[in-house]
Amino acid sequence: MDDVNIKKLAKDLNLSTSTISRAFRGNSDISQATKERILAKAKELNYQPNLYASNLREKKSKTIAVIMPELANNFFSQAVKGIERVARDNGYHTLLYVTDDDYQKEVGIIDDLSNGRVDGIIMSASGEANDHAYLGKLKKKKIPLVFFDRVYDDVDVAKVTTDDYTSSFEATRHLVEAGCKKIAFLVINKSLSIGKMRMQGYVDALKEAGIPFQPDWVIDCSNDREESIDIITKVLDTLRPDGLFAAVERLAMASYYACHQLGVKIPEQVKVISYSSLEIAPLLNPSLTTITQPAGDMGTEAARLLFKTLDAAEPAQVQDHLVLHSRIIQRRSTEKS
Amino acid sequence: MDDVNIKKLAKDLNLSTSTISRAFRGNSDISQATKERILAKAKELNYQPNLYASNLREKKSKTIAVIMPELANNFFSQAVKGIERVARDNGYHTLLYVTDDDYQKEVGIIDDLSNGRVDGIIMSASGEANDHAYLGKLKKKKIPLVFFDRVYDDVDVAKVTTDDYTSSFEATRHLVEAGCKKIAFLVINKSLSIGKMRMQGYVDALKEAGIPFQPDWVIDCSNDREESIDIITKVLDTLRPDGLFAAVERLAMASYYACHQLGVKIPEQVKVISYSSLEIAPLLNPSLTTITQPAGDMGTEAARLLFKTLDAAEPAQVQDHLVLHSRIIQRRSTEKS
DNA sequence: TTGTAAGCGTTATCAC
DNA sequence: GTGATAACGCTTACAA
Repeated sequence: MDDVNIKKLAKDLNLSTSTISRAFRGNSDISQATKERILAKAKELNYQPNLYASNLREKKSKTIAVIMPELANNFFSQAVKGIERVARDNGYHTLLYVTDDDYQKEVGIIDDLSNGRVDGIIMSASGEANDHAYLGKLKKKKIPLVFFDRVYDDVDVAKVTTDDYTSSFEATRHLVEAGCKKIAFLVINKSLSIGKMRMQGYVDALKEAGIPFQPDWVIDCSNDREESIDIITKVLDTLRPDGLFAAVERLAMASYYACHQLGVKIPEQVKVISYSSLEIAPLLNPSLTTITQPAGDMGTEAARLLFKTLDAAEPAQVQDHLVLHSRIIQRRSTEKS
Repeated sequence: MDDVNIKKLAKDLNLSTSTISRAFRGNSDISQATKERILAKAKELNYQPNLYASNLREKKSKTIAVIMPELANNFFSQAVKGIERVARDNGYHTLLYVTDDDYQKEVGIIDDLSNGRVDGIIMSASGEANDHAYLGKLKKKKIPLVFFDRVYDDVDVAKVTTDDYTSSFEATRHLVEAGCKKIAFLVINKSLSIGKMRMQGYVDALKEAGIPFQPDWVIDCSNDREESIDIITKVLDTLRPDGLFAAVERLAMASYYACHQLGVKIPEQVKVISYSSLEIAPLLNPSLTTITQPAGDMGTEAARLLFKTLDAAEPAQVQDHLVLHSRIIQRRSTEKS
């Protein structure tokens, strides 16, 4: 027998389809005896209620989507892992999408998701500079959205971020205290909210330290590793900084490569600090001082916020903005010489 | 207006639902004019065909599942990223599940998926030592499965792995050539096919070098980092190896920690080689010699195999076994002293 | 080219 | 406690 459905089961047991159905949902009245009979037969025939029929009836998919700019990266993969676990604990399934930081992909994915495929979405945004009107569609369809780490400030939904300004301020201060006077700020896209917040922390900490801020010490790097290495190499050559503050992990890696190649000694000649979720930062050469975001926790919190909305009887969009703290973990790369 | 469906659209346009439906699928006959009228109105009303109704009719979900033991790990996250991209390129959606290496979770997930939720599954197995009969359910429901990296040898489905035996043989030989005579093999679960293959390569390479194989030089470590560090510390203390061969990345990390703590110098006192997908292996202290699996490629190939099956008119289960090559990348951690 | 109507496999509402 | 029946929103013969 190929397709076992509720009808076949009903016929085999001389019962009605409604009774069968009842055996599978918790609530309804049904005698223990028949229920067991049904469940036994179901097991025998390998019957499982058709998911899409149920979804159609119930207008629920028990599925959420996670949209991330990147995955081959500790921060995002830890976060996704956390989200998936919470989702599963809540009986939900998790669809995964990776945008590769491409705004068009993000728009396409959201479009694909607004047909009811998912009950809710957790997203780390890719297209801050662009128009966000397309998200209105989700609101219309009452699909809740939770932003994760990279947010659109102009969109009013729940958000989970870290205290980028504060941690950046403290990281800069940490470099100053380690003796740095010429600190370059390495960033990939300073117009993103995250870049902006982190840069502001840097700027204000310099001010506090009485070091004049110079715009050309904000170094626009690239998503491409080789390109970033080139840029940083040039910076080391010309600006001769004594401190590098990498706004994202991959720029710390690029900095290490550039320094290794040039024979510039960390931390003797230049100190390095970076946002990073690398577990093995302590094992780098030299061990890297990091500002570590609680990636997994951010993920689980984002999922919790989403399920709070989904579970609410009155699905008023939750608009909490949760800010978790990042920790600076001091290691050799910023050691005072 | 809240719910726009095909009926409302039909009424608004004075057309039948079938005509509307036709406007949305490529094939059917429909005049260009009405099609455009429909599409325009659909856009205006923000209509999108209900996914679950279509799936129910067509008995297709255009969704695949990816089941991995872990995600916060470069190897798997790169692979998942590759899979997701190929899936999306093929118009498919990707459900993600993380088992945390828990066999029971794996069984539960497969169970959840055999109701037609997905058209196919890519899985890296978690429970080799256990019974695999539960996978029969998938076969019955004609849901194709592709194994990725960690396979069950007794299950006949398509597989993508790397040449574990060969690369392990070469890695061991590499240590021997670097002067090692007392090589410990660090493994998490030597009964897994991967552990077995890698161990066999180690054993045979020792034999080739005329070094007698001793079972107690195969060190069973743990998934828990601290525990592994303890175990390796003890090994360094008692067995005093001059070479460590880590069968998985996290054991290389644990080895580094253990050596750092004991003050054992790499590579002078002990050389280390490991399977690893860490991008920053070159930046470790000292840079780590790795056997690197083509994680992304493995993912995309697994996805291709799956879609080859899904696209086949006659859905005969493809049973190809694809073996990709790993590369040994030599760095400081195995340098000859 | 378009409309009619049956059905995909469930579940909810009523009866009994 | 159980059964008949009408949806859910869509697709597809078949008819017009």
